[in-house]
Formats: sequence, C-alpha cells, structure tokens
Amino acid sequence: MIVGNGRPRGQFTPCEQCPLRALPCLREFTAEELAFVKQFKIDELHVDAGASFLRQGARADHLYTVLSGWAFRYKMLDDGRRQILNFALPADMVGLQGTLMHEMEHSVEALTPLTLCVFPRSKLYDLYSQFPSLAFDITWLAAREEQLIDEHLVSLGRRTALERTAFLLLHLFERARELNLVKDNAIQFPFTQQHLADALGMSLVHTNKTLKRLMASKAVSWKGRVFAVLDRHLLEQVAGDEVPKRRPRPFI
Amino acid sequence: MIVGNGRPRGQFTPCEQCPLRALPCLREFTAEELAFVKQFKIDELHVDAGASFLRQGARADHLYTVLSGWAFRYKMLDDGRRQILNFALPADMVGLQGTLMHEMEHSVEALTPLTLCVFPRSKLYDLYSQFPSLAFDITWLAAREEQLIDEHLVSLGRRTALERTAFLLLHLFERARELNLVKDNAIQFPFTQQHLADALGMSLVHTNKTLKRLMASKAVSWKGRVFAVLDRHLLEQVAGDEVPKRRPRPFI
DNA sequence: CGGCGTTTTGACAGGCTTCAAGGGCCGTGG
DNA sequence: CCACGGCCCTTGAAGCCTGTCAAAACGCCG
Repeated sequence: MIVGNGRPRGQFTPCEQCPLRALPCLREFTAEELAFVKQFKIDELHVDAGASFLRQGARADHLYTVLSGWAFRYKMLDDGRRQILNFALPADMVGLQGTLMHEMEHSVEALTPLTLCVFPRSKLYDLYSQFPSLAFDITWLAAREEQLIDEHLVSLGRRTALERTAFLLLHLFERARELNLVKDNAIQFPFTQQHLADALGMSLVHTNKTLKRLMASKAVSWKGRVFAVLDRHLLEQVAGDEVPKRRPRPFI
Repeated sequence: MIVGNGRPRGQFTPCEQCPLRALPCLREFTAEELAFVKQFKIDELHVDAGASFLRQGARADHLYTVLSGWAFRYKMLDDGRRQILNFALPADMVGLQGTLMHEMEHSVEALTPLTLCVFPRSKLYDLYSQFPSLAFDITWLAAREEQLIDEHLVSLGRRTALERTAFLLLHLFERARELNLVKDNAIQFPFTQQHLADALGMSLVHTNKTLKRLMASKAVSWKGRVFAVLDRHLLEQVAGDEVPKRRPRPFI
C-alpha cells in the first residue's frame, strides 16, 4: 500500500524546485530558511488512494506536508462510526499532533494518490532552536487548523443539514481554488457522498437527499466527481455565512 | 465589566509564586525560563462572570493564560445560534489564534470571576527567538487544544445525545480533577444547562431530558451547581469511552 | 455481460426541536 | 415579612428533521 520506504536520499524534488512555493497564497522564504528546510526534509512518501498512513493509537516519528493530492483526518469509534475531522490539501501540514504527543489520536487517509514531504520528529527541536521564524510558522499552521475545526464544529452543532452541506462544499471549493485546482468554477472532487456524510455528521441517505436539494436549487452541480458552483451568491446565502478571505500563509 | 486596566505594574502575583506551578500535571520551568516568563507577563486581568473579554471580529493584542476561574470559547451565528467550542480552565492558554491571525474568529466569556495573566503580542516573537523550549510549549498547547476539539467534533457528529452528554461531563470532570478542583468525586460546575446545551449542539429541553436520564441511571448527580460522579464505570460505559457499543453493521 | 461500488428513491420510525407552561430559588423592594 | 420579578430547571405535547431499512438504478471495469 505504501511506497517510498528505503529509497536512497536525494531522489525527490528539492525544495528550491517545490511546485507549491510559487503559489501566491504562501509566504516567501528567505534563502536561509529554504536551505534549512531542504535539509530538514529527508524523504518523499507516496501513498495510494484509500490507504491510511497515520493511524489512531500509533506513535508518529515523522511530520508531513502534503505536496500533492487530497487526504482527510478522521476518528473511528469502536463500533465503526467514523467522523471525518477535516481535509488536507497541498501545502497542509499533517501529523503534528502525533509528533508532539505520545501517540496519534486520529488517523489520516489518502483520498487520491498522495505525495508527502517527510520531516524527522528528531530534528524538529533543531528547527525551533535555529529558526524561530519557522517555529512561528508551525504554530501559525496549528492555530489555523484549529480555526477550521472550530468552524466545522459550529456546522455540526448549530447548522441545519442544508446549511452545513453548503458551507462545507463552499469551504472546500475555496481552499481548492487558492491552490489553482479550480477551472471555470469547476473542480474534480476526489471523495464520495459517504465521505461527505462522515464529514458532515449525517447519514449517507440524508446527505444524498440534501445534495439533491442543493442541486435542485441550481446553486451547485456534482456529477461524476466533478463539482461546480453555478450560483455563488445563492450558495453563500444558503451556507449562511461567507467564507472568510485568507491571507498569505506559511508553508514548510 | 472588565477591571484591571491602568493598574501599575508589579501589583500582581509574580511568577515565582504562581499557585499553578506546583501542580503535578504541569512541567517544571528552569530558572531562565521562569525569569523570562516573569518579565513576559505584563499584567493581570480580572473579568467578571458573564463578561466576554475577547470578541469575534476584534483584533487581539494580548495573549492570555487562565490563572483562576472558568471560561468558554464560543462562536455566534447571525441569527443568535451559539456554539460553545470548548472550556478554558486554569493553566489553559487563551487568545493564541487572535494573536497569530489578524482577528479573532471566536469569542471568550468568563463563567466565573476570572483571573488572567496578560502577555503582549509584541513580545511573542522574542519568546520564539530566545526560548525555543517555550515556543515548543506553545505549539504543544495549540496541538492539545486541537485534540480536544477533535474529540468534541466526534461527539457532535457521531455520538447520540446520551453518549455525548456523558462524554462531555466526564471530560470536564477529569480536567477539573487534574487541577485539584474535585473533592469526594464532586465539584462545583459553574455553568447552566443552557451552556451545556450550547456546547453539545442540542436544545435546552433535550439537554435537560438527557441529563435526567443520566441521573436516573445513577451515574451522576447534579443539583444546585454541584456535580458528582456516582458510578464512574457506568458513566464511562455510557460515554462509550471504554466498552464498545455493539451496533449492527453489515458483514459478509 | 456480470460484479461491485456508488448514487437514488421510497417508506417508516424515532430522536430531537419547538412551543408552551408551570415550579423552584433567590434577591429586591414595598 | 411578604410580594414580585428574573433566572433556571422541569415537563408535556406536537411535529419536523434525520436516521434506518430496503431495494433499485447507475456507471465503471474486467
């Protein structure tokens, strides 16, 4: 399932040529920062779609950054109920909790073939010692992650099925747009309605009916994995809250 | 509503005498760390119960730590629906998001008279530069906060009313216990059923009925703000924390 | 063409919200 | 001392939203 172990060093994209760095939504690095991160990254990991590369209860020795592809963080209850906590897109950091705490309290699964930058837990403290600016960035990323979950929590707790569905779709659409994944207001969403249901805290059946309702209103369309926003204003209105604009953010 | 502004420096508890430092659940400081934090703390803030000292949409110039009392983080929707994100107890950090981002995306309200240590946003970078160990701590706190919200998210998304109520009560009880606030398996909870409902994402009426059900099972008691765990094992079982609940799932 | 995962649909039950009203406790003021 | 108002807790009834069950349609791929 998981490829990329045991490969000799240096076989992966060097950070200077990182395809993400050029994105306007990411802050720029100084030459020193770039040099440090380049040697901080020890490998690149390729994960197949559907594989979980971090598991609830396991200890994590590495910290990851998504280079390409989609993933999602989730927790399972003993009886099989699953809650998707949030989605990880390129430039997102994954596994920080597992690096800092003793063990992971959630799992992470790839939605598409996934490429990850791998950083060793053992050198994280070096980063904190030598590059406070990068340490600051990591904290910033953790705080942003928390913000996203906060918003999600409001959805599950206080928004109706229709509102929360519209909100999540809009939210994902926006995040994807920042990464240039959207073309003509359309995008290939790599997840199924079951994934959406598990993220929304709803049953599959009701998720389906809610989506139909949303599509009937001509706010969005979603056929064969291709999602499109047809009426942005209407969608925002249904979501009950415009998704806040985002500023340039750090990326390690 | 808010007292504590304009008071001359040095009128507050110095960090060497911090009543929290002795707690076994907190790590010890080196002399250097203690000295730094002592000068990092510029004031102490007293907030009345019921007052919000951080507000959604406002810019936060300070970072806080709870010295004594209870508070809660929450978000409001335009129509008045409120979702409590989590609770803050002594030794918890508050306002990090507001310090790092440009503005707060949630509010924080005191549940009891509250004492806060005040740290200036402007000197946070000094901390990162001079004390990587403390920077690491802050990141750790942010990651832990995220863990708590993750768990809460699972409750709202996938647990039944009874399960999530039991889970939250147990969770708060445990956090309070670490701080020595529990005596004889009982504690004074400073919130109303309305607060609980807003945290659980349920209506007040249903929260009340669920609590009654929990009390009828003799797992807990809660009269006049005094909460007690009567049957710890039963409570854990209802919360789904230990014993897996068997529900029918397809298996071929 | 057949098999499998995904999407759809309908029927039904029940969990949860809403509405409404009563009761208890406590501080204030007549 | 008692009446009153305010806040909180409690309870019952009605109905909608959402979950569960069941089955069929669809689309993709070997």
